[in-house]
Amino acid sequence: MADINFSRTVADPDSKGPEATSPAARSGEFRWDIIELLFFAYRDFVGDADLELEAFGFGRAHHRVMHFVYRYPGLKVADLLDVLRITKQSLGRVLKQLLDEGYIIQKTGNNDRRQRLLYATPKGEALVAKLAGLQTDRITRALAEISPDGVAAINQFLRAMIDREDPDKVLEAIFGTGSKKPRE
Amino acid sequence: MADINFSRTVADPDSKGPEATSPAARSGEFRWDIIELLFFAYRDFVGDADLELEAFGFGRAHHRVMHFVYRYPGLKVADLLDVLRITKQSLGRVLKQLLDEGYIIQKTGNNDRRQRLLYATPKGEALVAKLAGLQTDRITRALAEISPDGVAAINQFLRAMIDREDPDKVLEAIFGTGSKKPRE
DNA sequence: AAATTTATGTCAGCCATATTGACATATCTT
DNA sequence: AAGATATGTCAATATGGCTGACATAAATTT
Repeated sequence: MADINFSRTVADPDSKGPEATSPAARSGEFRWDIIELLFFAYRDFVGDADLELEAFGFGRAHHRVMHFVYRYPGLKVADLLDVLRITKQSLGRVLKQLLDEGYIIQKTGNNDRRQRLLYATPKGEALVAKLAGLQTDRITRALAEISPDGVAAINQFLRAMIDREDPDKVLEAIFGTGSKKPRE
Repeated sequence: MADINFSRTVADPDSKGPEATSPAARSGEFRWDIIELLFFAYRDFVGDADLELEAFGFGRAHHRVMHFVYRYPGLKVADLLDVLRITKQSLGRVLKQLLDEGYIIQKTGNNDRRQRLLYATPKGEALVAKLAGLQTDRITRALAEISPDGVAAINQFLRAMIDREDPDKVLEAIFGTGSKKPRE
């Protein structure tokens, strides 16, 4: 496997003593292998979409918005803010572009007329599908040689890497902790 | 497992016909589950370090530079540019800060005196260790319930997600394709 | 009915991180 | 000596974050 994973003793960053350090830092054992694999895997994973997005004059932010609006139709602006962890002002700029260019439409909420529920237009759906296609191809290739048990382990690992306290609406849907259904 | 993973037919983004679409887009089958898990897992994974970095007045860019300089001592500026996929100018600003504040030192290359080989100082090593500790803790927690075979599958998956054509110096070390050793 | 809270939008300005292009210097290679 | 390479730096620009303040409409509470 050629794992690059060895320990090395280093000084405490703040000279505050060991109480400020994590279990790993105290033991001197780090998962350099996974840390670096995650960096490179994510870099290349989002790189696929980045290339395509240039042709549309969009950036990563547009992709993230389009993705979640398509996947969770009727998402509120506030939900999107929770998921993306950005401010209203940052989202506003990107969302306005997507609305103006016809990738997303807003509908006034039925119960609460203050809400602007977000939906992807066919044009928006097509963009999401194109980008998700590229990413799915990479995932499919990566999973091709892995057993069903292995795929289950990968799923379990990725889920366990996610913070569970204070989950947003989308995470509740993914983890099935609430009663929300993801679509339809 | 509560996987949210279903297909749905969408229009072609560019109306260019099916030849422009990926296998996944043509089949209408997407790995929404993995796509979203990767998004959230990476968001929370880097979030750990982001919080710490604020206290140092640094950003994500500083972390990436520190990490690779520490892990691959004697890295050249050009190597770092390949790994981080940013421009010399962007790197320059961040690197200058890290040099000025004593997290990194430069040594002139022995064979080629044009080169500035980069090394982490003890102060720099301590910062890297602190951040890697947080991330290692998360990884350790996530791997805790997973069998050795499962961990191997996770490793294999992450490696397979990475582009192998035109690997940079660090990737050669990780994959062992060249004769380079990662440290010392 | 009035007051308060909530959901959203917007304005002005700031910061970090990225970009391109041009150019300078030192050093190595031919 | 000429050319290529490794690095550094200047100027200008773009994107995508941020904070704080404020406005509107609609829902909720008092």
